[in-house]
Amino acid sequence: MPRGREKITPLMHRVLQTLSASRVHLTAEEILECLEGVGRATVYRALDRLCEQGLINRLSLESGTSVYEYVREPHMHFVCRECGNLYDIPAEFASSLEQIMTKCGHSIVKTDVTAYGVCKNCRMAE
Amino acid sequence: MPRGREKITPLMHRVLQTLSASRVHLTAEEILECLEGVGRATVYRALDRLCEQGLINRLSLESGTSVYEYVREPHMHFVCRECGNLYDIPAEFASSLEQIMTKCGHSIVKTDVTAYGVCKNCRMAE
DNA sequence: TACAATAATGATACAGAGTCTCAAAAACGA
DNA sequence: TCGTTTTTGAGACTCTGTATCATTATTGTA
Ligand SMILES: [Zn+2]
Ligand SMILES: [Zn+2]
Ligand SMILES: [Zn+2]
Ligand SMILES: [Zn+2]
Repeated sequence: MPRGREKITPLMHRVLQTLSASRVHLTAEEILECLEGVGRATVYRALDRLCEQGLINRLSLESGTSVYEYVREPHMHFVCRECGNLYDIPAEFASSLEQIMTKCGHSIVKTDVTAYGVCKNCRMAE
Repeated sequence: MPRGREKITPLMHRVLQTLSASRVHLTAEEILECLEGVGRATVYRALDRLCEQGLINRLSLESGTSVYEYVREPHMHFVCRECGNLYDIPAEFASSLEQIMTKCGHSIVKTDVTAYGVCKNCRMAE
């Protein structure tokens, strides 16, 4: 049960469309470029609220920047340090993670499983 | 088998000492404060190289900043969105993660399992 | 409809974290 | 020792993201 404001403003809707259509992970700046004439602050506001409502997912990468994705199936991520590609890995640890955290007394809102290394393509190419 | 420069400079050593002694997760700026008279660039350089050599671990948080820790046992992290505390959770997914990623053809260098939510203390206090 | 209150938006100044450049200092090697 | 390479520090700079605030759009109501 999300507790934030549930309303979806016109701009939130456009951002959601952009992410849902792109099928990849986009940075805030990339989304900004897609939405011509829209102010930077507005895009960041929309992204925050969509995250709060659980409609999109923010991923904080090693590089310092965040990328956003439309929420579909739960999955993990793999980031290649050679080419920078970000791969969706279809597996789920959420339930077992939640168990462990619950034992510690914490309540989980979001889990984030990311691995870093060298992807198949880059390894082949070397 | 790390491939970076293996040498440890005097400053890298001081940074390593600082992290090893503190037993908590420190930001680059906090480390900078501990090491009076040391240049900002030097600290960031040292942190990068220590990460490459696998002696310390960088954690990229939702907040946009990174924290560093001395590498001890593998563990997961839990970040409380209320109080900001970062908890070490003693459990390990590395081996099963590695299996899955390997099936996808990628080779893992580092895994990062972090959950966000509300910690025990904050939940009690409400 | 007309009007007041509230919410959303955009321009822009601002802040924080981290990087780049370059010259000085230190370490190294012959 | 003396020249070469590495490390370091100061500070300018970049890049994400935030805060402020006036303008515009929406909403609710008389
Ligand atoms: Zn790659
Ligand atoms: Zn994804
Ligand atoms: Zn807490
Ligand atoms: Zn830790």
